[in-house]
Amino acid sequence: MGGKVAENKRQKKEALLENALELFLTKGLQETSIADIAKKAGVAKGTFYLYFKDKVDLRNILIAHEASKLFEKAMANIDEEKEEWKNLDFEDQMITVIDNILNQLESDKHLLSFISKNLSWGYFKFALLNNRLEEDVDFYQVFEKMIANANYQIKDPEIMIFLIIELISSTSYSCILYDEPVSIEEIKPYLYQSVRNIIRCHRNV
Amino acid sequence: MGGKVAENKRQKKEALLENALELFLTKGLQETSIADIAKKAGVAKGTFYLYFKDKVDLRNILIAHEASKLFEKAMANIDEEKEEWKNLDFEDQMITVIDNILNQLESDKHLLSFISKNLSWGYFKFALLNNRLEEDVDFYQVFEKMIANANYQIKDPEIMIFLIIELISSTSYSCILYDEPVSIEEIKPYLYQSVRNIIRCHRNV
Amino acid sequence: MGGKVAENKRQKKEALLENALELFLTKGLQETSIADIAKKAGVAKGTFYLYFKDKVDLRNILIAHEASKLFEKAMANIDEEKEEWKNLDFEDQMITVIDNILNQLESDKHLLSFISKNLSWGYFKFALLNNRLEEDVDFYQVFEKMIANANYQIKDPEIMIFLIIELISSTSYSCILYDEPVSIEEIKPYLYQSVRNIIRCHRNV
Amino acid sequence: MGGKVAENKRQKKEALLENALELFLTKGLQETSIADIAKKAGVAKGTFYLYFKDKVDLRNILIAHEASKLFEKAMANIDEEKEEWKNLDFEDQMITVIDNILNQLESDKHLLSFISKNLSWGYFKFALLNNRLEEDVDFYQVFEKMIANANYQIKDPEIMIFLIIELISSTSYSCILYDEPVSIEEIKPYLYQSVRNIIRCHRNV
DNA sequence: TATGAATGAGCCTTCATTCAT
DNA sequence: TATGAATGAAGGCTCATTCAT
Repeated sequence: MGGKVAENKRQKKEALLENALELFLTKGLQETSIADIAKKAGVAKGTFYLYFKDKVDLRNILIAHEASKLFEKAMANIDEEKEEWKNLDFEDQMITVIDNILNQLESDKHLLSFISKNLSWGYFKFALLNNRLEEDVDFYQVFEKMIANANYQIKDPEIMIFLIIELISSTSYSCILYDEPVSIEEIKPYLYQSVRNIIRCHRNV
Repeated sequence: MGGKVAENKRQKKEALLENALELFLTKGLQETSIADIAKKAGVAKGTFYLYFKDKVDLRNILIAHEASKLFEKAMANIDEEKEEWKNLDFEDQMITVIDNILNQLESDKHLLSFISKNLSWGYFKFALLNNRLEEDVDFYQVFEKMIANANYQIKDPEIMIFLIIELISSTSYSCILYDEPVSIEEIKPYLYQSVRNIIRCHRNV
Repeated sequence: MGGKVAENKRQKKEALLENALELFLTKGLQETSIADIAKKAGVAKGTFYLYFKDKVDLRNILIAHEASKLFEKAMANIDEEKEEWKNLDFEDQMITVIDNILNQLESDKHLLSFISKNLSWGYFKFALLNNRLEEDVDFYQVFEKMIANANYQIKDPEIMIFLIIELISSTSYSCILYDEPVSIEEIKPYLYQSVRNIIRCHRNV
Repeated sequence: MGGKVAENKRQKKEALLENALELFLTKGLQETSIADIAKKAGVAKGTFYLYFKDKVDLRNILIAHEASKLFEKAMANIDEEKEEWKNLDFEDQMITVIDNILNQLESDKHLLSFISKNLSWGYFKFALLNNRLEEDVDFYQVFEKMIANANYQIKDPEIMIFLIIELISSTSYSCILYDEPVSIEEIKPYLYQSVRNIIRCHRNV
């Protein structure tokens, strides 16, 4: 009985998250009203407030969730070729992961737009701690493991990750969505070279 | 005679720009209404629409204007030590300009926030062409001149500038405003090294 | 329980309709704002939009409603002398109904003005089908019944009704409201003769 | 010199009238602002007020003017076959004029819409006296002449004209613009028969 | 006479949030 | 828990009209 109620609640929340995301991706955050979300999710407007404080609260959860899914999917894709990947150099491992994520984003431009506009490093770390859904992965930990497995030591790994993430996310936004200044494919060689250089800067000799 | 009217118009527009910027910086773009701007500028609400199409139009002009001022000021600061700067290597020239701009932004965090949230490369180029006030400098041209004066050739200079700007602007946002993951001073060595590496990638041997 | 809410809604809608009509009749359609209507009806401005799409939507419903009431009242008035009326010739029946309606309009000039300015045949038929409140009568059906009961056949009855309605409504507007070119009483003999002639044109021998 | 100024003024007024009409016909009266009119006429907004009190004033002049032109054109068309027309019966003369006007309106539906929505008998007479441009014809006088030339006497000619005008104008609006309830061609036989009957009612034996 | 910048009241509409049911 | 009717502040925008030039 109580389980049924709990399950019902979970479904409602899930429905709100799902439909809100769809609206955010297609109409944009500002243009989506709470009424829109509730209607699309098939619940009453008041119900929204039983599950979320406001639209910003909902957005934060979604951002963390979607970023997590993106990462998880990248790792799953790589998993199929895992043995090979595990034998790669740390640099190459990173490039592989990044390339995988960029390919995902290229095929879901709405998602790229949504994430880029709403994700920042400061929030990024905060979100992982606070707004994560239970199933979400803490991908920072995955990076840490990759770093630990590297053949060499990484100096200031957080700074390195930060630089890479910022460079990748801001350039991909412009190149994938607007082909400005060039397409993502055209910039990839330069981008990946820059990533490699960043890593090398942090490589302890 | 007619000059009086023209002067009056210039003042009104200036007042609107000035006060709008102040509101955008303190309250944020979304939270600032056109009524707010008009009131603060001491003009009627309708007057706003004589000078700008809407808030977005005004924002675009401001972004280009402020970015231009930032750059101009950096160059002016450098000018005092011009002889020295002119003799520097291209890499060092770039770092000097960047460092100057970062220092300005560090002392005007509201401006940093406003520019970072609203400036993107695609828009950046567009803005310089379309929304520039007459006095604004086309700083892309200044970069081109610097590149032309370099001792070596630069391959794909637009891509290089793009990568540098994106890296600098997104990292500075987080480091200056939130000290995340570290303060701007702490990250500068890494950042500048990354910039140097990016430049080297584009250096034709 | 739920009936209370429903009753409340009915009252709100009724209040809006009632007060909107009064404003339309006294101030005119253009000069009445939605804020006026809401205020007079004692509800919040936003409430208006829970019940009507916009002012035009409300107007359409009102027109159909008032026209319906006019007709219903005419039939009710006639009902008192029903036996006599039923024995009348079709021509005389029509004149009786028309005269009844004209008398009503003469004593409610605002209503006449409102209806005349906003009712047209094309809309008239549409309104009866779409914007009718549930209680409204479909008076076109009443005409059809009268025609069916006539001693003779009527050719193209819709055209006949159309001609009569247009003639009556446009002339009564001028005569009742402005006594131009003559008072309604003075024109009635001519008007009714014209109606009779129109009917005769459609009488199949 | 002074003549030049006067000519200039006439041109300005003419430009305002002409362009206002075009806007009223295409965009509608409500939707046309004084700014629109001034801009299209190539004069300053303030200039409008030198020639007209407000939009209603301008509209009134236009209505009278356009109605006059309609009538004048009808008479000009008939003029070509004048001899024949002069020998016609009064009834047939009227029908000829009406048919001519209806044909004009059928080929200029915007004009029909504009006139129908804004012309009423009460205003009609007033307009002829007050808002007429100098060149406008007083078509009521033409009717009077036609009546005077009839073989028989007409009782209450003003009422007769009134009934005819109201019947024609209100039915043509619906039939020409919306084909409701039938097209203008389909209704013409009935309409003209009704007109003949109205005339016969006013024919003194 | 002509201009057009400036006004500011006023309009429509949206929407987050509350609360009685 | 869930509902959705009600709110009313707030915002964007238009436009007739004025008036200094």
